[in-house]
Amino acid sequence: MQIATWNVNSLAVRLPQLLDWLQAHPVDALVLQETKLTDEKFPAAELEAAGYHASFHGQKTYNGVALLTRSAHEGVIKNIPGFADEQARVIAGTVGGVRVVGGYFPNGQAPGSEKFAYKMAWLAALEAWLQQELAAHPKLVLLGDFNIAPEDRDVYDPVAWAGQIHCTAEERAHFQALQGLGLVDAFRLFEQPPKSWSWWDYRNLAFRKNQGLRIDHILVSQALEGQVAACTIDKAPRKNERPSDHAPVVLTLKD
DNA sequence: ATGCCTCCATCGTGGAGA
Repeated sequence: MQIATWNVNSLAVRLPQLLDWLQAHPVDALVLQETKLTDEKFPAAELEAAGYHASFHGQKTYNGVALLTRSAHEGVIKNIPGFADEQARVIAGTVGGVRVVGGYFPNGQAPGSEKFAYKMAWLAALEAWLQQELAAHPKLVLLGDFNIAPEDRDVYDPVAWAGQIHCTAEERAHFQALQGLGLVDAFRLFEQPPKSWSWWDYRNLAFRKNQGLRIDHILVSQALEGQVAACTIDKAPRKNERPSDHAPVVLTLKD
């Protein structure tokens, strides 16, 4: 079973690339972030023609998430129960006995800002909810654009980024709190190439210079850890014309 | 370096992203 995440930065723009990618990588489940589409504009028919069931939770201009699965999924939840949120950032569903929770974590803009406070409150609510989800669904995957670089080795220039957004002690403490729930960073279960990033700024030729951050993650529950066979970042779509600034991350589970 | 790119909303240009 393969489960993947991709921040597409506008599904309206990236749909052709998504369809190409799914044809080459027919993963069992894929969560999308930054679809930037209201639900009536979601390309459900095109994705169904490509062999995917889709659930989606979107809005105009910003945010927006989706869950695509080859077989039907059930138990869909949109956003964090009990956490009032105008922003469409979470979608969860169950497929093949695995609870899949996709998230577009808040950016946070800058430490001390209102958006940073929202990010902290959102993360606390996510953790409280996930504790219940894990109790109900021991086999759980949390994946998406976390907007957190968990360690200095996830940052191309940790000195320049020290204390900056994505790299603050507060954000990293929340990443550790998620690990404290029993979730494991699947990418780090394996030896990985140094300078492995999932996002490269559009500006400053960052991709060409491989100046990026690893902020898109796949965390697996303890009940699934033994089944993890691989976790890789697929840089290929970042080389497309008009690419997303993020690359997909793919988890492979043994049966 | 208040820069760089890309997208959205909108039709000239500002906000946001990370």
